[in-house]
Amino acid sequence: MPKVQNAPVTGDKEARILAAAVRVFAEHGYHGSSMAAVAREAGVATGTTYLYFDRKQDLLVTLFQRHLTEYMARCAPILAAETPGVPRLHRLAEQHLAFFAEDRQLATVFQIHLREPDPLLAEGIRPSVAAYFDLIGDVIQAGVEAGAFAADLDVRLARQVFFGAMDEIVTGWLRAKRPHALMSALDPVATMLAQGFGATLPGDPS
Amino acid sequence: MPKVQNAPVTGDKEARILAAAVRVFAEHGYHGSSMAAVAREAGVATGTTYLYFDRKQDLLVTLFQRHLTEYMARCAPILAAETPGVPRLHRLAEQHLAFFAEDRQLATVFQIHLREPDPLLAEGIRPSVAAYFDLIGDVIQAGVEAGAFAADLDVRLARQVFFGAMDEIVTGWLRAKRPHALMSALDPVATMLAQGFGATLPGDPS
DNA sequence: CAATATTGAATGAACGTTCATTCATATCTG
DNA sequence: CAGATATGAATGAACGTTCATTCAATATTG
Repeated sequence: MPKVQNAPVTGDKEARILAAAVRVFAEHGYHGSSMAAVAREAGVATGTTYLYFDRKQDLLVTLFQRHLTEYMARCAPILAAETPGVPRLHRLAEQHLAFFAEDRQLATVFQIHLREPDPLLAEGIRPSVAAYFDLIGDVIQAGVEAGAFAADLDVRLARQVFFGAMDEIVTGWLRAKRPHALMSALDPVATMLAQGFGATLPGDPS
Repeated sequence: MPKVQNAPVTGDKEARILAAAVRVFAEHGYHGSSMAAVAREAGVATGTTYLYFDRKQDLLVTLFQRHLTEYMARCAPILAAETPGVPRLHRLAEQHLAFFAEDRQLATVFQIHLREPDPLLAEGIRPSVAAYFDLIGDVIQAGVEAGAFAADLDVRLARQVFFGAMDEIVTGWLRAKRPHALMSALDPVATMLAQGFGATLPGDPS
């Protein structure tokens, strides 16, 4: 009676469901995606998703936390190895853009849903975002202390300008119908920001 | 093609409904707000909203278009009257911040929903946003042509940096629990951006 | 070793709620 | 009175979530 059947894809289901969620959310948005659609994309029954995630929101929050945590872990050593000031700022911008450039669907989900007003979502997402903001702040602060940026620079504001600029560049890249290379913005934007922060750039006689 | 407006020329009902929508959307978000809730807030029956707006989306789109159009109309002459370069850029930043500072709820709706993935919303909103981006681009371009900004400035990129920075500052202001004065960011951010665009600022010896 | 019992991951139909939209009816207005 | 305007209960579809059931794999027993 028990027939040797091919194992029904043993790979861990949780990862499959999360990956499916990225694809479905990216295409239809969070509110436009049903749990049934995510399950179907993952090749899993609707109810199975609830064995791994208690609520729909957990899908999005977990997704977000996993990827951002991994990104931050990857960033930290790279940044620390770089000279404070312009080089380190440039590296940070590079990491930011590269992260989104390497997965367009994930980028869509991040850009679309960072601002969801749902309190449960915001609650799960805020700490991760705050950690990234701290990282940015540290990079700028180090530049100030090294004398590479203006001594009276408002680090809080500079941090917002940095993130806002990068964020808008990524959003513009996603919006564009004729997709250009995201990384091509790196050098000009890093220069522009560094200059805005009061860096004296090479080739600037003084 | 989305039909966006539907207006029996009548008393102030339409305006009341739109104003109510701002309040309700600001508090619960677009998806978290029911038509019944908007109607109740407006002191109107559910069905009445459908005499003025064919779809729920039209509420958000109309809202957005009305306010942005009025904002742009207010901006244009003010900017034209200002010297190209740093002063005009400063004025633009001032207008941007002031617009949001004067209506926190409207700001919330704008910040939350600019990125809605819903195609019908995006379609209604995009042209207005594009017009504003053009305005920003014009201001920067004028600065370049007047020799106030770097001659080789990438105007497209500068535009994104400008908008992204302003946008993030407004978002941060909304996120903050201890609400500070939004306008206090004006001078430092305008200076920072102008410097980033290659402006030679007064007090800069060379 | 075979027969039987147990397990729990997986399933997907069903449930209950929410909500945009409609429409039959009522009220106003000129 | 007639046409326009307003009403809010009714409708029906969509969707998150639940749960009784299945069944392959594993453990137990004789």
